[in-house]
Amino acid sequence: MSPENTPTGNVPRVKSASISGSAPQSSSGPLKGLYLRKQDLRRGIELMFFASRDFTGEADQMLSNLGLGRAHHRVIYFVGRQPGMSVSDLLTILKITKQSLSRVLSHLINTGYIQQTKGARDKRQRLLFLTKKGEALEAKLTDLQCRRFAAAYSARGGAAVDGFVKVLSSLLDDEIRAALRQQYPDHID
Amino acid sequence: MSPENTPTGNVPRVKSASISGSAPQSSSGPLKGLYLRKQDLRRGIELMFFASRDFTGEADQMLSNLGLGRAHHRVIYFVGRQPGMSVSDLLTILKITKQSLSRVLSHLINTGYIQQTKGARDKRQRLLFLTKKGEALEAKLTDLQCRRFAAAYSARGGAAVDGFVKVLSSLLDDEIRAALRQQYPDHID
DNA sequence: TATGATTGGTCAACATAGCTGACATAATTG
DNA sequence: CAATTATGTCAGCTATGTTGACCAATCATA
Repeated sequence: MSPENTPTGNVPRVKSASISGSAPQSSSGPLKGLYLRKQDLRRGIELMFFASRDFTGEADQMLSNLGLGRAHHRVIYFVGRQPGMSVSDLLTILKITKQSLSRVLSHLINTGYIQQTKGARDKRQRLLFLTKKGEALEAKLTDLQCRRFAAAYSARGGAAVDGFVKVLSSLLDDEIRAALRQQYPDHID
Repeated sequence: MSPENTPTGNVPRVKSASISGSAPQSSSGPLKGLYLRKQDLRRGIELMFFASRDFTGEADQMLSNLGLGRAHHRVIYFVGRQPGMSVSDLLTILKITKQSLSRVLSHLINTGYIQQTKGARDKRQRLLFLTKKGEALEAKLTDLQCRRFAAAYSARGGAAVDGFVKVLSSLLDDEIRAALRQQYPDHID
């Protein structure tokens, strides 16, 4: 694949590579595993990349108008999902260091989006809540993204949504899948 | 949702909000739009967040061992997908500034993962190709991610994959969807 | 009760990867 | 020839991640 023999090639390389260990690659059955061609897997990779970028784009825009970034969004989102969560809960979900979180969280507290209260059971904990201002922002941001999902779900129908959820679930690391299964009562798994 | 009235609530708020304009929210039909409940949309948001993070995790690890980051990965991936692409093609796909790309691309050229050749038609263009070294890395990285997709696809089957692709496609911005439709011959749309 | 672990915060320094603005060179196009 | 395009580069800024070191309050337990 050196410069000389590929002028401006548009055709994806077929070159059935080492992934073929896990499943039949070519003509093993009649239609079985047809969706496991290298080409289909690469399409999956790209769809995830582009869709992740696109579905956060509108929210990113709104956030930057407020001087906030995606990191702030995550905090607001997850605190909104589970009000009263502790800092360490949040760290577990976000998988970042407490120093990274601290910068963002302090800013959200100082600007009145989030407030903390001491834990009743364990007074070391700082339980996190959205303020009215925080709730308003969370609602706006989540609505933006929910609209996009609602449009996609409506366009494709329940069966497609089911497949979407199933495949995404299987792409997760095990621990995260377990956590989501618990979070959503009728989660497919 | 202030601190006083929500001790450590685990239950997602139902609070059927303003997204209900686009589709029926509660009990409008028998089962129609049941997957459009706020809860289901939030699950979608979270699945996208976690799955994006998880499916790049292994590759990120391999890259960091080589002193490379996710930005390098994207360049290597897309040049591998379409050898001979121009710098501006790459900029269009990645949607970053040429200054940002330059930093990463220069590094990949200096370390022998990518080589450039002058365009034959248009001599201003620098067409991008993976070197042998670059091809080897691309193959390793893409295999890692393809394995994860192959496992998920196999576990869930063709119908689920079909739904997955459909919903992700509908989450994309229009221009990106058009580009992907062209890239993949039998793309569902 | 004394000790050790946990929860959370803070300071300092650094790396990656995005951004803007300004400018330069070469090649193409009208 | 003039304008536009493709690419590269310098300088500086921002957001968000990282380590490492240390501290205070609180909890759990020997």
